[in-house]
Amino acid sequence: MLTTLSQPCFFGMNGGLPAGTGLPSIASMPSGSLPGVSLLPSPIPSGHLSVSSSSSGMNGQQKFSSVYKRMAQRRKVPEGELCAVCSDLATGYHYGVASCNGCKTFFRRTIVSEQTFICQYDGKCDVNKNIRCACRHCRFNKCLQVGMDAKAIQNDRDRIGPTRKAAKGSSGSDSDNAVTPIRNQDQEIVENLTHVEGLCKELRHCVLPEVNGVNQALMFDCLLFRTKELKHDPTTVFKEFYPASMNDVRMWNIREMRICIEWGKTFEAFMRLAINDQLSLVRNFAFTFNLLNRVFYSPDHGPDKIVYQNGAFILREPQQQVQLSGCRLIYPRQMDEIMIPFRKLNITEAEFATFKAAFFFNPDALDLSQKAKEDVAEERNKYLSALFTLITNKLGIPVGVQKYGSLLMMTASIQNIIAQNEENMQVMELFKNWEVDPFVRELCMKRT
Amino acid sequence: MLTTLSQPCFFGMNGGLPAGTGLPSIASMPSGSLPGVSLLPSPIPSGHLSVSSSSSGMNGQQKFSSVYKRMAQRRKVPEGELCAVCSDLATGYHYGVASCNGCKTFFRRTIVSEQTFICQYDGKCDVNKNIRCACRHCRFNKCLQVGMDAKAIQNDRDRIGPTRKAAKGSSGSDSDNAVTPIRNQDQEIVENLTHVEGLCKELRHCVLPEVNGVNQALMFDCLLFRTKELKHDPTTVFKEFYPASMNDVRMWNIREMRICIEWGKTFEAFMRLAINDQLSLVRNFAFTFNLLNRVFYSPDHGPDKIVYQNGAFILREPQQQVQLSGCRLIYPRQMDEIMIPFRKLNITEAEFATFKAAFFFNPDALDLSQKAKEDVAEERNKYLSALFTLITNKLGIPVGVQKYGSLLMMTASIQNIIAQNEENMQVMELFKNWEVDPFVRELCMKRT
DNA sequence: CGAGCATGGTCAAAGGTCAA
DNA sequence: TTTGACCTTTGACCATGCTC
Repeated sequence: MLTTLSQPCFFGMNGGLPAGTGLPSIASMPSGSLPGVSLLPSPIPSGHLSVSSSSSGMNGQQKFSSVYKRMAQRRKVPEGELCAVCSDLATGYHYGVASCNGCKTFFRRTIVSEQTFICQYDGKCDVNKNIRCACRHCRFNKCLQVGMDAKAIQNDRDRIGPTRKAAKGSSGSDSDNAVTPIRNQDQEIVENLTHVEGLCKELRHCVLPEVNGVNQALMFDCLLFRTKELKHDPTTVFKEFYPASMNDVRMWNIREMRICIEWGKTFEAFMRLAINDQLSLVRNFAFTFNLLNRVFYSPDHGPDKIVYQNGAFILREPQQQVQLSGCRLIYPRQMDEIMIPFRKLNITEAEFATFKAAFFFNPDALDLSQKAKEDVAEERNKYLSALFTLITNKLGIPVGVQKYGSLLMMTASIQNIIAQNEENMQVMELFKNWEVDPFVRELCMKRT
Repeated sequence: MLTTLSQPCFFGMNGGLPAGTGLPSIASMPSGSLPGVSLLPSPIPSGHLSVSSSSSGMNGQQKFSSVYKRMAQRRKVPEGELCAVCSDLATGYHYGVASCNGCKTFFRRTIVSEQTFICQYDGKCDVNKNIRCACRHCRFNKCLQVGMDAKAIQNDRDRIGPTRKAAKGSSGSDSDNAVTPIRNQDQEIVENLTHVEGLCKELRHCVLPEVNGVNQALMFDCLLFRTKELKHDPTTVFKEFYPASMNDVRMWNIREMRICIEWGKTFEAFMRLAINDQLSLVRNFAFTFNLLNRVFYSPDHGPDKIVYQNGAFILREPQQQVQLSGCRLIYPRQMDEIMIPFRKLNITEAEFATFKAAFFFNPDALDLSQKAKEDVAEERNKYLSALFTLITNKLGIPVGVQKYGSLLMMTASIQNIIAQNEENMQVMELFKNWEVDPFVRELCMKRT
């Protein structure tokens, strides 16, 4: 067992030269496995230790560092003490040496990442507070010279999540604290999706080439990568706000569902599917895509107004033009159950894009072949993971889990509204009070 | 996941082990062994210490603390004893286990601050002195596994004072000598829900008292806590498998939706709502509750058969008896989109119960008052957090996130099927080909 | 009453975080 | 990408007070 230091020694040490007393518990230090750094062969037998006896086998550096460590033990750094490396104000003894925050962090990072630096001059660069970042080779060398001890560096600790206060008291369980996994793959996925989201925005304002049915649209090359070749469509851009007409509704429905198909074709996993499975996914999702984009990208004019990109708007109690007899109104529900929650949850564009991808790859889509189900489920999992990482990296696990959960549970409301819409479309067909566009019909109507 | 220590082990160990041994058997246990398995076989019951007799009149906490004290009295930690958690040098017996300072402090802090950790991997991280800080979830789990006892944690040091004297003088005030161990909030939520789930199972086989409409059912005391007073209903128990008739369907629909109301009334947050908001939540969820329980508790007879508790079953291509003209069949969808995914995802009963609670508290339920929305959303968040913790504790983050996500996205399919069902009910009303029970109608039919 | 030990508390120095 | 001010977590050490 290690002996504890007697207090008198401590105070003596603080004032003057270190007396040969104890050593900090080397046994409790992590055994760093760094090349070129040898560990003490035996972790101190027992009983009392003295510097002289135990340091007989040490090289100069080790002796030096143990002295510093002893000094550091239980003793605050004196007021005004300077960093032994750069002469900035020291914040304490770090790795055995009075040093500043910067040099402390620099030393750890260098060791942990096993970096090697090369001096651009002659290896004799000055290291002080003002130019300490100029030469990393010489800064690191200085760290070692003044006795910073790589053995004092521990293994990776568990992640702790955001340190900046989340301000909002998420009433209840702020108790949770946990890891935030950062995965590169997830990040890449999100970046891709966000990029495609941008392309969709461009395509939204282009003249879309005519197609003859959904199948043909699925066959053509993806338009999203050719937006520059397409003509600009002036009817899609904002000029003024005005109450939407049924023509606006129709135009945007068709346009958005065309974009949905182009968007779907950007997924490799989608392109690998058989045409019937592609059709199944698209038919399952197209109107949702339409709906989600409409409300997400609607400029915020309060909770009672959905605004299209060209300025046409729909009110909570909608104008006569967009009402059809026999159809239940779904605009208030779009506002209450999708638009407002999106805003309340503060969904970012990246989150929105990733959410759509997870929604799109639905293994339970109607008529999806058994064979495709697995691939689709796997693809969904990819986007679910990416979405989770995206959200929790910003908010931390406790709050992130709730946002992630709330967002995913919105799918229930969304699907419910979609069902309502389908019912409406059937009413339209039945009473012929509005001619449904053939393209839209093909995508939205249930086969009976 | 969390392991509780079984009391007998301590007594047995304390009294039974040879004098020179103490407790090192714990430390030398293989790290993977479960406490219930490895601790129980303590050879000799209590010996000369007569712990059992002296503790017969004490409550659990006192029993424990006195045992610790006796233990401490008699036996110092042997020289060179290792920490049962991380194999560092032990500094003594802490919370019943030979352990180092670090693990001791870590355990106390975790309990006191009610923290929950989530493993970044699969919950099987190694814990030793070099990497003990790498995964806090696994370190804490190891603490519990080797038998650290949360009940030994006091939170007011000064009140531990005259334990013995108080116990002798006045019985009663000694209960707060040591604070009741603080259980993890999420875990408590899940345990509660699972308990209620069990009560629902009982109620499912009882004769339910007649009620006059949903409002009345909401007013009455919750039946779930009075199942013992209710008569057993023999028509609800299994006798043989047989094709379900429309009467089976009807009986179970009514029954399950009655249970839904009783179930809802077990939530404090629900009881705090105004009656109209209660009605809104119940109307929004009752059929979902019905549907979910039906498929979740259906005995597994393959992917093409839903089996009721009394043995009545419905096939994928259902028997004539349960088909109604004009109604779209929703049984295959129930199987494909709910029953099979539940089984594939390996949803446990605890997960199922927590999922239902999160689903129930829907801030977007139709007609929910603005005032209630916030409370309902907050309540949902509670269950979402609990569900996440439940899942990731077992599976770790990467896999858990996907299971959590997939489960929540099932709400879309479920809601879609519910919408289909509502449509069917409207058809039934319209064509009068089946008389919908008034109770069911009140809960399921959209007001127009 | 003092010896012995397991409690909780303390705080310097570890590591993590994230805006710049 | 790197930096470093600022944050949380850790654990050696300390004081306390129970039990014998």
